Amino acid sequence: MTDVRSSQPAAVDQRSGKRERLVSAAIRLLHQQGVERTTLADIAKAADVPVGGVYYYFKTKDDVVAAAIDAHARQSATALAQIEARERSPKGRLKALMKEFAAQSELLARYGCPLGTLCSELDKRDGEPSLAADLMRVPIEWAERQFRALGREDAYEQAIDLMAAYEGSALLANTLRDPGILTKAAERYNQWIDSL
Amino acid sequence: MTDVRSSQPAAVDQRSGKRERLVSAAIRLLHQQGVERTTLADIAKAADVPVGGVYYYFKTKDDVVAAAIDAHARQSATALAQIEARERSPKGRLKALMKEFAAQSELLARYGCPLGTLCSELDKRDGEPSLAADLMRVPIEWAERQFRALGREDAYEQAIDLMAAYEGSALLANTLRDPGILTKAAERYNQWIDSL
DNA sequence: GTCTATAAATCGATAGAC
DNA sequence: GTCTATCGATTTATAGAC
Repeated sequence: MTDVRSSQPAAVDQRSGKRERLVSAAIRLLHQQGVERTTLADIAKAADVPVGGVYYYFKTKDDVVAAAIDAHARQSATALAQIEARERSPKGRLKALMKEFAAQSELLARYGCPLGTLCSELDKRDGEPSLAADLMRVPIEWAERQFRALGREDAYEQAIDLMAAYEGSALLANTLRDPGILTKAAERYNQWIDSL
Repeated sequence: MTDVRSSQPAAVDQRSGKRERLVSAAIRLLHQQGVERTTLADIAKAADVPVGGVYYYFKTKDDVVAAAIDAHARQSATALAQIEARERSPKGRLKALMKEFAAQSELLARYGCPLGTLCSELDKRDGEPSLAADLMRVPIEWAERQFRALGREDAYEQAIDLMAAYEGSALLANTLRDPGILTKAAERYNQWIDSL
């Protein structure tokens, strides 16, 4: 994955934290409004940075998006690592992931899955497998490791199946504005994990 | 659902079929490029209609999108009715739907599910349950009827589960550019249906 | 009734002031 | 090094010619 940190000016942003605020605002707005409908002015305003000043920290809008994706990937990896450290068994880890999904059901029903909507939108934008594909691989590979630890030969297929169930449930929960779709799907998956 | 046909000028477009071409082009481009990245110029060019002339047939871009959604809903309903007429048993009908999904795996891996990507994008656009929700309900209610005919009390939940599995698989197939994700998911669902 | 020419608005990006 | 003022490109929409 591209290291977006290298694109930041040298010896800059040590105190102000403006770049950090911009990335943080971008992550939130990209989720709520989508990539295409979020302007640099929106992001600058949310981060309390002068509108034109964004270009001091980033070369283009695409760079802002790339930085947001990169930061998001780190956040996801950290969250998954925390689950791995907290839960000892693969089953417990998978169930903890389901719990996280269910806990976000209200937000997901309102704005969709941050990861899923981003992948969907970036695919139209680039026309080629984008940075978002790497983002999607983070939870897939994590789940694959858990299934492999459970001794499943089809660990990759199971991981794909889990993420597909989650992403599909998030899409329907969002479209129909029904968080229950997500919580029920998580419950069902939990029962299935228990039955393994 | 709004009847978009009523928005077309009276006694117009009887021969030329330009409005029809515009809607047809809009459906295709909205799928391939997304709503936000498809301009009226794109649609007009694809339909071989003068760029500004679009406004004779539609009042705004949103009207073009609404007409495309409406036409798409009719197409889906027709396709599902054909399956219902062709296949006698609920199981056969559900399996026929899976077959249609699998048959489109290449297109879906390239551009995502037309329905899913549209719902995802329109949700960011409107901020409220959009016309696309009605579009999503078409296959859900169809599948619900089949599960009910199979005597399932949880017919609605099963229908949601089926569509979530499909939409999630389509999203992952698209993001990872792997049609196999869709065909495998369809296979697995077929086996499950057989086991009922 | 149909379409051309153009307006109006938005947004990404840049040049240069401080 | 940081940001303000502005440009230029794009796109939706309209006024009016034919």
